Amino acid sequence: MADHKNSSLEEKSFTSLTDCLQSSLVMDYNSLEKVFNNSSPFQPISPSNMGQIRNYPYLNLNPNSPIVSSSSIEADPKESLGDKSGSMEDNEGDQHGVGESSKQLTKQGKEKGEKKEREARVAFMTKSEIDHLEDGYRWRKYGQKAVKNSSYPRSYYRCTTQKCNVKKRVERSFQDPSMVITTYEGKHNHPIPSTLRGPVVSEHLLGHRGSCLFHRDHSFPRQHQEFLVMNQPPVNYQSVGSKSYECTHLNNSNHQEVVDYGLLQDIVPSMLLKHES
DNA sequence: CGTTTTTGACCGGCGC
DNA sequence: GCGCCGGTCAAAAACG
Repeated sequence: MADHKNSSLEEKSFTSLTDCLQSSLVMDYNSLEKVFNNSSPFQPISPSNMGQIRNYPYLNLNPNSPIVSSSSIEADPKESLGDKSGSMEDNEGDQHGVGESSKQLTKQGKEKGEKKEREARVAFMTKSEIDHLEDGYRWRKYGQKAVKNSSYPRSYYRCTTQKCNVKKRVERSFQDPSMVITTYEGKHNHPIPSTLRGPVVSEHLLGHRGSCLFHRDHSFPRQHQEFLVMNQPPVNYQSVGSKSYECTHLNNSNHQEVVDYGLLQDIVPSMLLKHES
């Protein structure tokens, strides 16, 4: 099905989710890496990290591209990028009481010397004119800061669902303003809200079978490597069982792996990581 | 009127 | 210790 749409590998700009659905995007991996090297201590996503992306089935349908992940928990041991990746923000991942006098809590909340456990983070870039893309979850903006060396601000969002600590950062690449860098931190402890604003779960998204394909090099040669996210209609969220997934294997090369569905809950379309050179 | 956004202040970590 | 910086808070404003 890689051909049910213009398989011409060219960049496209999306202004809406719908627009993305029927498209695919190819991006030069080096460009991405460069951007991330300059702005965030991230590194390319690893197969295991991919699991987190799967928490955002809607995003998988989105346009985008290459996925990059922080060097936290499950990232590969390749710290060449962010020396400070470990110290960056181990912020209050435990955002428990946002309501109370958190100012003092921030201090006492944690034991002395106890490093806050950093939530798993996943970042990726999206070519879009819209900063905050709909991903199926509800977010409330709680801050915005100017980004150093960039004329674009970074916005901070928090999942509005109670007791869900997932946070999200959205910023625009200063190198390529058409690219939006989104970073998720943490895992949702709840299903995707059924009441979404906007036609996110529109009819054309449901009732289809399909898969999202992520082309990537398994070993991160990251050279002249291109990422391709094929957007295909997802499976019917309603009827998806825990195993009724279906992987669509495209032409294969070296590596082709089906990511585990550990974090998929049961609402994510199947997808497959594959390598393409 | 409840919810979300805006925005300056504040906090903690880090480097010098 | 001080200043910078990324991240968060929270009151006020805006929104629907």
